[in-house]
Amino acid sequence: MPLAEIKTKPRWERRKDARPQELLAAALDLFVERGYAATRLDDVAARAGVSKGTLYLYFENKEELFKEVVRANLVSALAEAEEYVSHYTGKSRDLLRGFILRWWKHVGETKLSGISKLMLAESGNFPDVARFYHEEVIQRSNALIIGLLERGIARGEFRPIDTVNANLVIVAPVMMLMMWKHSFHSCRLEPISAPDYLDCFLDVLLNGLQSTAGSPPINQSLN
Amino acid sequence: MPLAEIKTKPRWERRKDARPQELLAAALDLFVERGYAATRLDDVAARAGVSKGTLYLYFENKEELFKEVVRANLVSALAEAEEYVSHYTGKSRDLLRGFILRWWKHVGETKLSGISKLMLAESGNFPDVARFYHEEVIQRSNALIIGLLERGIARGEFRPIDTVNANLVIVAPVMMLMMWKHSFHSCRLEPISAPDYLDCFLDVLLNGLQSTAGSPPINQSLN
DNA sequence: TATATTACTGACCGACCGGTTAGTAATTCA
DNA sequence: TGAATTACTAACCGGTCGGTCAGTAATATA
Repeated sequence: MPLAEIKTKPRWERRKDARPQELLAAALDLFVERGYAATRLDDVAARAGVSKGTLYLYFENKEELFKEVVRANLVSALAEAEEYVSHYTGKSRDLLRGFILRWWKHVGETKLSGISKLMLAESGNFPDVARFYHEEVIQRSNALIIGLLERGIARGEFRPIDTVNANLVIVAPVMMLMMWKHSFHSCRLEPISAPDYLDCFLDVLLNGLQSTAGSPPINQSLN
Repeated sequence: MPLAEIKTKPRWERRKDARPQELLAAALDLFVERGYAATRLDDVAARAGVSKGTLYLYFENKEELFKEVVRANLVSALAEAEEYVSHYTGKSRDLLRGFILRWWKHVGETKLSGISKLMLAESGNFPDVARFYHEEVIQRSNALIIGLLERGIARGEFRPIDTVNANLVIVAPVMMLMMWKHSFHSCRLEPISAPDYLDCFLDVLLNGLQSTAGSPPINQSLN
């Protein structure tokens, strides 16, 4: 047994090409599970089947590793979304619905939602990472949704609402659902049904947005 | 100068009664600024003007300190909110609006919003704290809002919507606003105007909820 | 098969932080 | 005013983790 193994199995292999991908995959898993600060590079390396020293051969430091994870996953997904929206020709109502459901399918219900949650949670403690994420992800997705709302207003399908604030109103419930998925799983909660929740949200939202609906915009101040 | 000071100023004072309050205040500040894990008890003690050892005279450990902060601030605020809602006699529309604006005023725009953000962000890494917070804060506030929606439906003021999901739809934008306040302040963003945002949200929400509005609830699945 | 190259290991460093405790000095009280 | 009490300090401990590097073993080359 040991004899045979010694012949066939070296203690480790040289796999220069495969390592980075495997390390990125392991890093994504652990960042999502534990957050940025609480993820130990020893563990990332171990999950990828190498030692910590190897990780430092391929990535400069923890921050660069994280940025690569974001680039390889979220930034590329965002590019696809931009493609989808810019080529859509139907009703704005359906475009908005389609956009949100696709967003949920590609990010929300996958591990990637954990990255969004992580950034919202920890950006305050890591200003450099925050700036990177804000520029590469948040600004681009905001522009996308605002453009979508403007399209609806221009075509007379949506009421002439404040698009910057409405953007946040739209983003919030989806973000909330993502956060929830990753926040209180230690308590034994029956998980929220994403389809039901999104239906409920879209129902309220599209009723509230559509230009044929009852009352004009309310403008009551906070005092 | 040194002579006089030596006479009048002891190196430290015994102030058994005042310490706990001062430590709680310092802890609240730092938990909000840095989050749970990143807050060092050395710093909490220093901000309260004592040494770390003193902190341990009044609080068992970090977790108990945090729980006391939550009890002294959020749990008490929640009790007031329950009082407000249970005594309200007017229209459900105004009650919901009033509740959200009060929530923003007493929690959202104060430091306390930082605690909500912190829990959403870090509960995954601290299951015991998560359970405590879920039982003492989240469950109670959920019950409050769901009750409020049921009141509106029972009185024919709101459409018969799914109250559990609608609760989340309502909570999400306020939580979002709280998170935003504490998340990307390292980037130079013009801060969101809370009154404008809440108006925009309430506008969409109340239009979407009211029973006189156009279309019936949509029920389209995710596939 | 001998030599050169390099992907990879694992022990180590130093800073950090929650929690402990021996000792000190402010206060109390007889 | 002197002794007893105790609120408070500061040095310390053990475990953790990002990052480093001298050495080793798998592969390439000839």
